[in-house]
Amino acid sequence: MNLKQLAHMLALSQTTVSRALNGYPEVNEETRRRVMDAAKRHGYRPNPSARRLATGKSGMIGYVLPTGNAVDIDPHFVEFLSGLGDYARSHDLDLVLSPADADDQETTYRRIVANRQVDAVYISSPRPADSRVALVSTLGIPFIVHGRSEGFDFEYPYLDIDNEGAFHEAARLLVQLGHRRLALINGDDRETFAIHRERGVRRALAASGLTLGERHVCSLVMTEENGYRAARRLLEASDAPTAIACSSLIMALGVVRAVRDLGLSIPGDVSLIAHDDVFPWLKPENFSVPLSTTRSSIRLAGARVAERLAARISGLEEGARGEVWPVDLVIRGSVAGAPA
Amino acid sequence: MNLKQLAHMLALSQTTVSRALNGYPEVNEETRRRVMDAAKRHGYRPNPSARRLATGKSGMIGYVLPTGNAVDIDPHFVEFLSGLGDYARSHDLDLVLSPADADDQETTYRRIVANRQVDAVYISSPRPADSRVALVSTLGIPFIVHGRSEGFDFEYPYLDIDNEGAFHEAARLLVQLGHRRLALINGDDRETFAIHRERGVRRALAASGLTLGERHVCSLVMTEENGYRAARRLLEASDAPTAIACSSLIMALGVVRAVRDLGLSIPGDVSLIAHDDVFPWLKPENFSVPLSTTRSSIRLAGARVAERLAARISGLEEGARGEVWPVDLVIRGSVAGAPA
DNA sequence: CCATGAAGCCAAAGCGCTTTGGAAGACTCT
DNA sequence: AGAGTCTTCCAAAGCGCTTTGGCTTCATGG
Repeated sequence: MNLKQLAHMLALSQTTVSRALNGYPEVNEETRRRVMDAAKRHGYRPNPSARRLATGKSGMIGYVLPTGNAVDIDPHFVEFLSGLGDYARSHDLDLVLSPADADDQETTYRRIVANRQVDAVYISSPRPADSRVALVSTLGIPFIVHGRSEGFDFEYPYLDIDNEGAFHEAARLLVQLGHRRLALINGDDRETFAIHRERGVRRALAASGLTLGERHVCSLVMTEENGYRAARRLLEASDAPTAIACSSLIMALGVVRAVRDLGLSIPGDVSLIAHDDVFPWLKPENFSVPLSTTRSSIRLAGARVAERLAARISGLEEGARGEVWPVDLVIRGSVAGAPA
Repeated sequence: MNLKQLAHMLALSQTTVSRALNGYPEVNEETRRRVMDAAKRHGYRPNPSARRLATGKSGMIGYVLPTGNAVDIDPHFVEFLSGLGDYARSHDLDLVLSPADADDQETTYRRIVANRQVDAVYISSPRPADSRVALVSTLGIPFIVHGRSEGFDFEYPYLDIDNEGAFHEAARLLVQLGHRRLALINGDDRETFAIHRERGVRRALAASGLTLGERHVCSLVMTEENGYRAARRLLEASDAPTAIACSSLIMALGVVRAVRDLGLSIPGDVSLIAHDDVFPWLKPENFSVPLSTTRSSIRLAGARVAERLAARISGLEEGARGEVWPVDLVIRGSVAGAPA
């Protein structure tokens, strides 16, 4: 059942039927009702390919997926996707993942924009002065950055959590508890979030005249193994920290293992706070010692990004509005006063 | 730059240019060269929307993503996606995720097929007599099932690992080591993979005249917490098992925690084998006691599924070929002889 | 009573590609 | 030389929708 048939069946022109269905004003309400009725009864659904060719709109949002043999997709992605998908579903949006060589995403961005394959895109894991942000910005397609980039002479729309604030609060708490040697086991510090977190920790320490030692900050891909290695290295040193802030639950698993391997205890010898993106399959309260966290649901962020993308597509949202979500500091058993 | 312009510029018809570019035989090789040359020089790329409208082919593969507030996407998904994306990239395929109400995926399948939004789909986490398999099969779109369904009177193409064989081997090893009371901490037993794994364990036990006690098999969503609870319940019982087979590394984290909480040790009191889908961020060899596993890279499976989908789209693969991959049994420190 | 404008509808021209149904010319064969 | 056969190209008809630019009809106001 296509438009032509439907129009014929109603003894109307395609024009009128199309307009009736799309809510244009120049059609009699009575007629519109007839049309919508018939459309529903016959299960008419406009062919998206045709519509897309005519309008240039695809009803899809895009994501350029960096791939490659040595490229691992962040497990956070799936949670973000849950939220995004949940919103997208209720608004008839599909999501298209365009795999790209991790080292040349530009080509792919240009392609999907030039081909009008998607109506909007989002960018994740941005770095300072991220070339994707600049690119997409000049390409003129609606977009939102999940996270933040920095160092541009222009504004852009983003959704980020207050990473600096979160880690500032976490570090401040630890300092208040008497800790003097803090360490930060961070994610890849080429990404903005990691930079912000480090900044937060430093600021909190500075407020008490402390500093974050060069060897007390690690920046690594967030795997369990890296968490272990980093913690082990930190704790075996002569100036071992008495408290650790850690950028992910997965790394925290490794930290806990290292602490145990060294015959130390949490929070007796080391206090630990980690960032929790709220996975359904790994919960900080279930760590052997319940883990204190800075918590922010990445899933909700996904839903919000989808919502804002939809708003931008339909013109409801404009301009370069940045949105920063506060982060909860959740205290559990893994922090205590500094050992004597 | 569109076809019309390119044709005009070459003083050829659109027909000829189109044919030259698409490798049809009825065009002079000399002409073809000229055309391809000009196309490349001017960066001509056929508009996919137009092509799709004309041909009905989209160059995309589809996945119906179950969503909902209470629906969690399996973290395995992201690894599978890595593989899929990696292959897709090298073959200019995009992936479209169509979010659907988890309880009504049929509507979405029908839509994407009717609209010819994708050239092929894959189905994951199938259950016995999975309605999606039956549906997609009648809809007549190329597809592959990742995993297996059962109980149909027709064949269908799938890619699965030998879950039964893997757990059979694992259980057999444990029995050989003298264990008499095994337990299985399984995934959701509405899914085929879990059924197969249980079958494998039972078969191995039966071969030695043993059985899997009713209370010795747990079937739960694969979270750390569920692993903990299950293990705790098992090990606190009077007929506690001396060996546990576990369906996921994430659950195994919980198992390990439970064992420790109970003051027991691995492998002294309990031997443990888990299935490893090979995550980059959590490795069995890094468990406090290196974990024995049944190992199969879900990422490779993703790449293979993409490869086969591409083959089916282009007609290179036909029929209902099922493909079952063997699973490695990797012995590490977490298994030992049964306690006296 | 005619000009004016709004309301409601339509025919047709795109959107940019593929594909059908020739047609012209070159070549082979008898 | 004439008939048949390739080879190589083209004009035009889709694919199914949106949108432009009218064209009626009818009510309104001077």
